[in-house]
Amino acid sequence: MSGQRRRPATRVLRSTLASLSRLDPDGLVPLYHRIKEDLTLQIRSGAWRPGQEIPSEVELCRHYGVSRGTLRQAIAELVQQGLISRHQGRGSFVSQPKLEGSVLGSYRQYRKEGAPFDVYAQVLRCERRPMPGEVRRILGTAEDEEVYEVERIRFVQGTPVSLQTSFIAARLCPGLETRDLSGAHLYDVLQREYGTVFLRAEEFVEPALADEYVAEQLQIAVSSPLFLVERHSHTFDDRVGEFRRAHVRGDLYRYRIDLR
Amino acid sequence: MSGQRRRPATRVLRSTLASLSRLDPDGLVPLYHRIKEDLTLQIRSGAWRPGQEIPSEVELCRHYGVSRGTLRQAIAELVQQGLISRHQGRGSFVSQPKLEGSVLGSYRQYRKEGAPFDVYAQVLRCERRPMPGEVRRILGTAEDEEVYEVERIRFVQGTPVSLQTSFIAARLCPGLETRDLSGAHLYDVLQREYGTVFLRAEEFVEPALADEYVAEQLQIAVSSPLFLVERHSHTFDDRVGEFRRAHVRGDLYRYRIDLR
DNA sequence: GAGTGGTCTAGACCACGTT
DNA sequence: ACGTGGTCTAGACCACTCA
Repeated sequence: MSGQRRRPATRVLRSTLASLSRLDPDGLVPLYHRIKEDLTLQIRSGAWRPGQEIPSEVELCRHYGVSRGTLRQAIAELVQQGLISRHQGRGSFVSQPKLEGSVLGSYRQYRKEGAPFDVYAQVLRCERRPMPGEVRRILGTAEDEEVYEVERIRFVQGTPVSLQTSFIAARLCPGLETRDLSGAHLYDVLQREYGTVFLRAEEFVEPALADEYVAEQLQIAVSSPLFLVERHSHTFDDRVGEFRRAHVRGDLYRYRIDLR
Repeated sequence: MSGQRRRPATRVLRSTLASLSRLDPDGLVPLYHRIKEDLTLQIRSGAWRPGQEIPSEVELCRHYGVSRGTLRQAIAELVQQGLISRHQGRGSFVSQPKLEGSVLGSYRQYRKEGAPFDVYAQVLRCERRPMPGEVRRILGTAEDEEVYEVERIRFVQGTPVSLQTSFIAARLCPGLETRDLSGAHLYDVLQREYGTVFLRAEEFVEPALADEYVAEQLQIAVSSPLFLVERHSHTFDDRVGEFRRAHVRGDLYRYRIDLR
């Protein structure tokens, strides 16, 4: 049946969406804003998963009891924020966050339009261990909680481009050491194997020099210029689920930033 | 008279705004999009200057012969792009671009909430000269055109934080060598003295090491990690009017990037 | 053909800032 | 009091996708 692919979203809607009167029984907050908050909650809470279709505009209008213009204003801002994508004639969907894709603004070389990259990772380490104090401050979890520490070298077309160490809360990925982590993106494994999805991340970038270990792994000279990139990735509930530190070759990558 | 402050915008409107029928005599381009393009043109062409008030929504509706909803959709996207800012009860204004402000995402130190920074620049060089070939490729101007080359050290609270060399097309700032360039932002001088405004810029960032010269100027050790930041700043007509190369101390700054 | 999102209209009332 | 932008409605027609 064709209905089966569309109805689920509707059922989710009925059961978990708040009614507007309950959201803020006519305070000063604009309608469209309250709706936006409620829709955001559906996504952040995990009730609506990435890729899933959300109810149509008309359905949502009926549910909230607002006009289409108001509803579209709410949706528009979510689209703007990248949480939702719309397709004329098809429907609206929760966006698939692609954190990996936007790590670095542009490649200096290795840029072949249209040609799919040959990208993979060599796993140096993957072990479950108690959480280092430094990491605990960032992940902000219980004292006795454990993490997986994963160290990988990323290769693009045979060339090592970055050396990354990730700390991932063990509750998000029990048994990670038994999984194949040589794919391009750790996030793919976490989503496929555990349903763990990261919605957003903060990245902090600074320049650094290659020490002996990093230089050897990345096959560059000691003291070569590198990007040191630290990343905090947030799960549904906005907690930090992964802390990552990466050394990225400065001779191969550069950031592009557009200012207005 | 109070009218004098508001009318000019209207007069500009009448004289330079295109009529919709002339923009694209009903092709497939949505109305709001054509309006957006036309408004953008007013700003890019310099007819509407930064800070200036633009005609009210009702006036623009009358001019274009569209409903308020449609017009607001056009304006909304310009606000989103940062070209226009709106203020309830006051009006809508062409944004003041502040390229300097967003150079680096965040400070590692020197961050004192609310306290105004003590920021100034020491001018090492400011001379008019023929354009180097490398720069001509970027500025894309006539072969015999000249540039000003300005080299400055930026200080924040007495500490040197970056060493910058700017190449600015001489047509944009004749007599620049006689001006005081010790203020925080070159862009302020160019706007105040010549009415030259940069609307947007691209920045390319890579990690680098301090050579002897840079190390001495920035009072750091040779081979300290630096950001090397190249910037192309675009004027009204979207031509590149300034090419800048800056070395920024990596121990004081880092970029913050938000990913979704 | 039925359902989706995309565009557009013509009204209304409100919140805010200026005069 | 007046003019600005902010919110909201109830309709209409269109472009696109999919069955």
